[in-house]
Amino acid sequence: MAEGRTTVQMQKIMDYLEGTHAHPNAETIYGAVKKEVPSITLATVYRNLNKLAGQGTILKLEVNGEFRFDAESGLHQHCVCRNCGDIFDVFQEEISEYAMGKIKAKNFKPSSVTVIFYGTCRKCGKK
Amino acid sequence: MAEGRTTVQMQKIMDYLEGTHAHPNAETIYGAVKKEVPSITLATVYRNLNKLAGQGTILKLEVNGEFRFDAESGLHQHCVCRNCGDIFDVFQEEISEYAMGKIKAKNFKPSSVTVIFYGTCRKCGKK
DNA sequence: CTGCCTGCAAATCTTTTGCATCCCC
DNA sequence: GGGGATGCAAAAGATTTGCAGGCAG
Repeated sequence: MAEGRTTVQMQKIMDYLEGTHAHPNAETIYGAVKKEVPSITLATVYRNLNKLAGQGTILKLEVNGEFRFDAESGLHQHCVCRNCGDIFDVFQEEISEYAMGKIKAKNFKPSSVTVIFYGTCRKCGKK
Repeated sequence: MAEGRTTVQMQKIMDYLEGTHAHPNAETIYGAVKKEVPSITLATVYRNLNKLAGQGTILKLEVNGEFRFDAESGLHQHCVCRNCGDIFDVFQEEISEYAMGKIKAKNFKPSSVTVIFYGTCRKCGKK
């Protein structure tokens, strides 16, 4: 899975990410993993997240001024609530595929697409 | 165009943004506008950019850990070079329209889409 | 053993905010 | 004149980095 050395820290970070769909930020991941590996630091969390993202093992999103991480690395899209900031996954490959198939930009060779829908989630919509 | 008071600062910021397609960040805009309004500060640049983005007059993008701004507020898509970070506009409404038409997410009411293609720009591709 | 990884602390960078002053309407 | 906008400085966040010691292979 991951290149380089196998460490408890990275293992626990992956475990946590694979068990959530909340697209947590580094701070949240840190808080969760710290319960199992009390000695871990935020710096280590960042280093591991960046390594994993660099390998393509996890996704690194950029929303509301911070990075969010997602263990779901397959082709999918995201919905971001403008009110509470929550992020939801959407699995409709055809959307990304259509975009990749249609795009024609001279002077640019696309290799992947990111599709993010902004709107209101149910919880916020009914307030 | 913009609500609120008319100030030279905001005017120059808009002028600069309308004259470029480079999707500059706040620092770059600051450097450019400072040549015409030497007294301006980065804080004012940020305040104006955020106001303009809030009104929908300009676009606020999030790329490579920083915000980038775009005076082109119409429906369009972006291409980001993974190598040099440059951003290019693409005008293919059908891509965004297709996405908005297809997406079905329960518990979420989408109101807009952001489509970003990642890849390699010509300049970096031929290195 | 040897080098990668960690913990800790400090440094960076970007963006925001409090406050007094200024100036547009 | 009154309130929004600015300039300045400091604060606040988020992420990165230098370094010395620790542990996996």
